[in-house]
Amino acid sequence: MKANKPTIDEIARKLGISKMTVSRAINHPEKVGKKTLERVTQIMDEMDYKPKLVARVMAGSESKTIGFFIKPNKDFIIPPFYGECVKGATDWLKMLDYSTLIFNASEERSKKLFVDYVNSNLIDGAVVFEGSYDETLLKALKNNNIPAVSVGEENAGEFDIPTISADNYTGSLRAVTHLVDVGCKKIVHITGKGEKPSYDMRSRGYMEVLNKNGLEPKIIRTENTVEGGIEGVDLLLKSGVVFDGIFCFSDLVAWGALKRLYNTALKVPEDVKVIGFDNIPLAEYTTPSLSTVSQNMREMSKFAVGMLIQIIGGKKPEKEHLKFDTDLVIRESTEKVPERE
Amino acid sequence: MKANKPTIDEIARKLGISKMTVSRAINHPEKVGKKTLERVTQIMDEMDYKPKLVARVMAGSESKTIGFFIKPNKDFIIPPFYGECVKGATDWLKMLDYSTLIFNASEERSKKLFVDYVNSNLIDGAVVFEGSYDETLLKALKNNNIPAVSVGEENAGEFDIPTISADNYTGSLRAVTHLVDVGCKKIVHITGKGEKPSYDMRSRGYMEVLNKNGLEPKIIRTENTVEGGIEGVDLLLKSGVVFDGIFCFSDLVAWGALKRLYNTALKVPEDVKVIGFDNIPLAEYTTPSLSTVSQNMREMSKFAVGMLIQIIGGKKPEKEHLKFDTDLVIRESTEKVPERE
DNA sequence: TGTCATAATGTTACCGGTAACATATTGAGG
DNA sequence: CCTCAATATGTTACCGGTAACATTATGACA
Repeated sequence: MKANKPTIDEIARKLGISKMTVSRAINHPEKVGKKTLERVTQIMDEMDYKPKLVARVMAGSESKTIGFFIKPNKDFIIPPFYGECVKGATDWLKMLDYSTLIFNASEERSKKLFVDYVNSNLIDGAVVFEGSYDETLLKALKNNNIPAVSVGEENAGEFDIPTISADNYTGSLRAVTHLVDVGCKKIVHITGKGEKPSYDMRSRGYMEVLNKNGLEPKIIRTENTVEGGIEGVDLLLKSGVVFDGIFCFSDLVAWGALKRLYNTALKVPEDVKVIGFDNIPLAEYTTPSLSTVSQNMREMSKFAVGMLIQIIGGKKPEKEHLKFDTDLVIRESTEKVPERE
Repeated sequence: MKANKPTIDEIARKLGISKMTVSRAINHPEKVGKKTLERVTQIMDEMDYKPKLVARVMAGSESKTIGFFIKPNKDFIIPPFYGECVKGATDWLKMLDYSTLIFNASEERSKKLFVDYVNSNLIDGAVVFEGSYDETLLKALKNNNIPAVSVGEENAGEFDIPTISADNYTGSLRAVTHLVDVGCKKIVHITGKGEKPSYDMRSRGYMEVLNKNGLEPKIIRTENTVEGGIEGVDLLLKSGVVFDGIFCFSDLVAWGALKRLYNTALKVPEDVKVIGFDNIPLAEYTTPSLSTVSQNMREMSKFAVGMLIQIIGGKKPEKEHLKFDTDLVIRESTEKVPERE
């Protein structure tokens, strides 16, 4: 039943030549006689021969594969922000003739598999995303001398790997300034629990703008998920705080905020304006559609991947912490009032 | 700079024993003297030794890894439906001590990588999801005798691999009957372009209910994405067709439909009721929240994985095409009118 | 104390490729 | 027709583990 996979030896034997010639026909065809090359090619085809990757890698070949570490959240195996980054990176890696492989940063088994792969040279480097690094993981990367770059967070704490991120501070300046511009006087900020540079930076931008405009700040902390947004607005409503603008840490949170506001007397954007951060594809699909600060995930990850390839190649990259500029994207949730037909 | 990874030989040499004893200490500790075992364990720890996976696999060990093939769509690297399946499968595989690895069915490189992995015994089997199989892929699976099961589609066309899916026909009966029950008289069906058994089955259920109730059917075909839902309603509006209920092929499409309806005079659920299919996590978060037919992705994928492990173990599974029952989930889009505070 | 089953360890060969070096073949130019 | 460089092919060793078989150490019991 099981078709045994042919080996290079069988191919060689069938042709009455040495397996080295076959190997060369595959990897350095120019070093093989034209006639032999043809015969080899044909019989490899016939027998559906494929060299075993493991044998190749064991013999010292590069695997040309990059691993991505991503931490799922409650609703997404690959949260939209990372998804965009992966798309960008994959597209770029394809041009460099690299494959990509995604690992689940929340699963012990997956983490272990990754370390095994690296250890076996099945993976040449890693891209770890904002939120996906914990101590175990980064320690493993370090101990195994695995080239790695981080995307989405401004620094990687105690681990000195290069980081590529949006400029969160100026991004939040843009967002909150926009809210002020469209007339908000009581702006609330919903951000995440815990300690992340991005939480900190975006809060800082928020505080800055509010101070400059003599407005009273109010920060709510929930999970960075749709549910977190729902919960955030819920807390606001219950606390009786009056507000006419919400700056959410992420589009997911903003989505939750919109969702919760929908079932109240407060209309968006008439009574409350909501703005998010990231510009994930779904931001277009919320009701009303979501204004946000756009991170250029594609560009960021493209850059990150380029850097990673350089490190793998042995070069030290110059810039260790790179910040990309952001764009304000205005949609219905802060300005345009949808026209009802 | 580069810390060379220690090999089993180095460990053995350092202890003055044969590497076989070290290998045994790792894989069959009970066959090694207590004292030796301790010494080996300690020095492995000290030197941070990890056996190379490739060497192991080449020597014939199982890799205990399952590959998942998933076809991204425009908005999601892993569409929500598959995401839920992956979660369910991964949880279950974890118990069986298997790792999971996700491959992108739309990327040639990723497909090639998968085939290489299988060919090298780095992967023991595959779960291919509805929509992810194309000819190239399934041919590769077949040619390499890779155990595979399909999840989400009622049959895999010309390829005879076991399939696990929802019972699409009875599921759609439930959905459309519900629309009738809540008073809809002009029910439209938005489904996908092309030829998939699930398209067909759900359409059939739709026709069945409409015929039984003497209603006029109307089928619109667009992409199975949020955008497709938007486009579908757009077409309806432009064509001047009157409708008071929409049965969408998937929750994503239904989401798009809701989105498009939001900016019209037609209110959901007062004027138009909308129902989807799948019950992805996001269905709770649309505005209004989405009624749908729930597929039990967790159970389905758990079952699929069990079957796959059996096939890998050499057993032929009895049931080749298994259908799981569905549940109607009623939310705001078909019944409850949200209370405005 | 000698014997023999059992536990502990060692030896050999192999998994399937590739690099480095060695040898054989070809053919152009004298 | 011979020589020598270039081209084509072959040989050997190694990557880092594991299974199967071989050998040696241990110790319970007669």
